[in-house]
Amino acid sequence: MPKGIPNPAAMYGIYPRAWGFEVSIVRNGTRYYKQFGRASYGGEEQALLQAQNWRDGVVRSVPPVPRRTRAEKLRINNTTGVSGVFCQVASGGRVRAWVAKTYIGQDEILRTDFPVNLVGEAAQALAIEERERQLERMAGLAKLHPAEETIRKSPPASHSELLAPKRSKSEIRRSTNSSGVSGVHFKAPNPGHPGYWLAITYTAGKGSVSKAFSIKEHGPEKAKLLAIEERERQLEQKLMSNTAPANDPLTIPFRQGAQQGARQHGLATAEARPQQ
DNA sequence: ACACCAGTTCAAGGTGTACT
DNA sequence: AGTACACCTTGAACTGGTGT
Repeated sequence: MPKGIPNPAAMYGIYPRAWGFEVSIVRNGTRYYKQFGRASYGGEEQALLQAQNWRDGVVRSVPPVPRRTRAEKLRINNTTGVSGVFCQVASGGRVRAWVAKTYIGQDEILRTDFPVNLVGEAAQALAIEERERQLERMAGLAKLHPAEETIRKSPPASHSELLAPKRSKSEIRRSTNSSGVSGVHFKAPNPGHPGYWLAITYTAGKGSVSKAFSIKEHGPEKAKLLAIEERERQLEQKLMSNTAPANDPLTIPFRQGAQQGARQHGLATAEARPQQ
């Protein structure tokens, strides 16, 4: 979509990314921003659904400024100190008239002239009063996007049952993963070593548990299969340990220090910040 | 790869001003 | 009063850089 041309309603404020979708909405100089990765939400469809749901929430909770407020804001090229009020200068620098002008809509632009030769010194004050009256006819909120009002006035969608919960990091398989299963890796300590498959699961605050399956002992296919099964067991243990910590004698505690460089960041961290 | 951030470009809405 | 046009402001849409 070219710049300046609104997105279709469904994609208002939503921008496709290589890895999912971004939502970016600006209100009164504040940008509301959040990301929705395919990997974190289990696919393209879910990521988009979550993005739309979050966007709709922002649109409903942060309405645009009233048109009147926007019209009353002084611009840098204003010369009179009152927006919409200006004077017409005749040749020679003499003020011919004071004018109040207000844009109500494409088909309705209000304008009243107060010629100085008719109303005298009061022309400016009369123009300011007239501008005030004109502004009273300016109703509604600033128009931002064709879909904005529809979304804001629609009731919050109750399709929460359609929204998958965000996946934990342990459920996300990275593109660099060599096994096809997150948390399962092939390791070969040195060139002469036949290698082994390792199942490893990290739990925040508790470090990692891991178990190795030697290719020398099991063969390559079975070692990998056993590692995948072990990984599933580890994930079950992780879920259970949220309520009751369990110690599996078959697993070895992984040195937590080796993991401390791991970043604590997640997708879809929402925030609003002022734009410069 | 993902998360975060910020700059740029563009169109629309609106104002200011000049001219008739 | 009507018209026209230049210009400004705002925010959507787009883009790319940097950190983790």
